[in-house]
Amino acid sequence: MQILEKTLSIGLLSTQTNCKIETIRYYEKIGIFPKPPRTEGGHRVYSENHLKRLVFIRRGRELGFSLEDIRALLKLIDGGANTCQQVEAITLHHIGNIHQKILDLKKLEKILAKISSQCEGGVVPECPILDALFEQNK
Amino acid sequence: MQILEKTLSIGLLSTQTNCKIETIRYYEKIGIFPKPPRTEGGHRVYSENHLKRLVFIRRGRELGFSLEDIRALLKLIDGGANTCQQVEAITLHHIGNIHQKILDLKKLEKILAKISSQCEGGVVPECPILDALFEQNK
DNA sequence: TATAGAACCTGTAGTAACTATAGGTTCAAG
DNA sequence: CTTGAACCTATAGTTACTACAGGTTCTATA
Repeated sequence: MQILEKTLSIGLLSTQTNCKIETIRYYEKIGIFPKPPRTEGGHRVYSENHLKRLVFIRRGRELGFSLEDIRALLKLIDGGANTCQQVEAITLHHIGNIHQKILDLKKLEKILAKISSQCEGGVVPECPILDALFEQNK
Repeated sequence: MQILEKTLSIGLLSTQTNCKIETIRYYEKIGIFPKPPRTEGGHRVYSENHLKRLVFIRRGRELGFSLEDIRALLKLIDGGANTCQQVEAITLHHIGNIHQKILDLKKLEKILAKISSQCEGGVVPECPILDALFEQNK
């Protein structure tokens, strides 16, 4: 009895996940994506499961998770019997990071906007933007 | 007639600018920070001018400018006769980037908050966070 | 002035998350 | 059977640093 399963070349996997071929090979190399079987000639052959897993990784990256976060998430999935709360903890931590980043950037934006509003198009020696950059204390 | 000028070792420059020694040497290596004279034994000797320039670079970095932006800004300063508008252009471009980043992060935060609010602490196989990550279409 | 140890030197490798290139091999369609 | 698209490996480049190893110089104290 033979089971016929849909398989994918690396090129197909790439187009279906919007993930470059080099990146797929990179994920394999760092051990976040499993090594697939090969053809006699050495070409990688992927299954539906690989596709699912790669979608997961890419979606995680889109949502700003680090590869290490994703590695941890995948481990929880593979472990099977862990609680959803561990997943939530990673996510909440990540949300916290994002929130802090937003605050930092907003502050930056404000400062820069203020600085550049003082610029009136004169010559460089009197440019208020440059003056502000030369100031040691914020 | 001899002019006595205040000089600094790399260690002093480092503490005064809050910039690590390795980073100073790195800046020198990539040509964004000028090579200083040396003592007979080969130690770097910095002047007030170096200090000013390094403060400029660090302040620029704090404000999120890339080293290439800063390089361009320094070139304008050194050029001398350029208009302030070129400086403003670089700054406005940078503000635009920051603004876009804020928008992206806010969107992310929203999505993540929504996903994780559905989590109720069950076991992994039913975790809504993981489910969301396995979805191919956002 | 001798000496100990703090501070400095160079050069290389590591960080995150890929991307790009070179030079070669395999696959699939006509 | 041939051609060229797709694949293979291995290495280097990207950004902005940081960390280390192994050696030399400087400076303060005895």
